[in-house]
Amino acid sequence: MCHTLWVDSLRERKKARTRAELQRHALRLFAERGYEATTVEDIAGAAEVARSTFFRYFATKEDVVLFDDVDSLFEEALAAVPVGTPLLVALIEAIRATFAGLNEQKRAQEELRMRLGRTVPEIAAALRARGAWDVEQTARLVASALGRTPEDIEVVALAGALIGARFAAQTLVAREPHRSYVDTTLEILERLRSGIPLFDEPIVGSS
Amino acid sequence: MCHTLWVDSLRERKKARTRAELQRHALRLFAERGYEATTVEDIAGAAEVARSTFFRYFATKEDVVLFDDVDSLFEEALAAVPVGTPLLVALIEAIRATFAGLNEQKRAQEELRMRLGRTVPEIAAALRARGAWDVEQTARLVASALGRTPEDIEVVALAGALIGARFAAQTLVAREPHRSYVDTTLEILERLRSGIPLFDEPIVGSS
DNA sequence: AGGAAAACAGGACTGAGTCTTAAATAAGAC
DNA sequence: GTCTTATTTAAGACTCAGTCCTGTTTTCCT
Repeated sequence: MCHTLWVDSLRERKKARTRAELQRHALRLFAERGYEATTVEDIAGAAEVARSTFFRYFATKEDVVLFDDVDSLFEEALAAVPVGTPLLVALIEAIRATFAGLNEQKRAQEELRMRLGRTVPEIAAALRARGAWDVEQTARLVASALGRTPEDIEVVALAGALIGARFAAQTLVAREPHRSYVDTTLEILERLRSGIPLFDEPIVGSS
Repeated sequence: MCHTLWVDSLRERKKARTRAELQRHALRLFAERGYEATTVEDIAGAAEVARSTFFRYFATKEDVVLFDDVDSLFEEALAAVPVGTPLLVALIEAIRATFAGLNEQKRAQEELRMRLGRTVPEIAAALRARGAWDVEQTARLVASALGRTPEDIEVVALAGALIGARFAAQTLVAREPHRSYVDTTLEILERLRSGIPLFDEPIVGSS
């Protein structure tokens, strides 16, 4: 009846390995022949497990692309910034640190994920629906950093703006793939800081 | 060989009626027994057409909820604002006019759609993934209104901010359903205009 | 009326996701 | 080491969304 609560048993290690294998083969196959053209059966076959096993590790086919831990890395990076730093500077620093801290494999994986996110509609949809784009989650993060509450409408508005900045950056990178995603995001944040002058510009007639 | 290009024939009227019937029954069934529990076959059966006919009118099951013309109404409303109006004022005016211009049936339908959007995860995800949240589309709209091009990074940044504002508004309404979606959106836009003071606020340690 | 074009019903088919059952395997107790 | 028990897995049946094809009906135009 005494369960050892943690988790470094052989069983747990095997699970982690199976999960990693599934993800690795899935991303490889998606890159090789495309997302649609790869069935879950293919992935399971490549990883040498049953189809049903795939679904034990990932609730949906999309999940195998979406699963990651960049968000938690970002949270850690933000927590590591010295107290008293202005929020914008802290955010910039945390974003930089997060991407700089990725190892080679993670970085390549992130690259592929972003490409799939731009290319495959289902993934784009799923990505947008995800935590990374979630106002509530971002609001909690900001609130905690500033010592405010997530109920604060200022905080929610800021969270929305941050997400909007990521959308804009994503769009710009999609247009010009040579762009750096991180730098573009940071540039847009800088712009937002000083307000949005375009709001005061007069409109002209439609062409 | 001369095709009469227009479209008020019996055929077109029947099509419009079939489409409306499908949507009406679909929304009714979703409201009655839930989204998941309603199959496309049920909807087609209720509207007295074949399952395959449903897919002739709506590409996916989600589409029957998402289909609307609010976006085009918004474009028209924006075009109707007098030349020379500052952009923010024009946007606010257009948003107001769009919602005010909905007739009773549309308004009720919009109500139900929003409720499903908040209630059913699939629909929420689909809504987020839709054109309404698309940076490219919003950028084109803004660019056309200002006589700039959608390539302008200022324009893209603004489009991102607008989308972020809608996200934030959606979140606030989800928290407090009595809130007016329109008013909340407008309030957040006002805030953005004067910049984001929170960016300069110093961060505190994580709790 | 008669022929062309579009819309339709019906159904076969693929693949995602759920669920159940039985076999394999790891954990802990003796 | 072996036995018991809980968890993990394989295998496959099943539902439903979405695609595609075929032959039939309806509308349109002349």
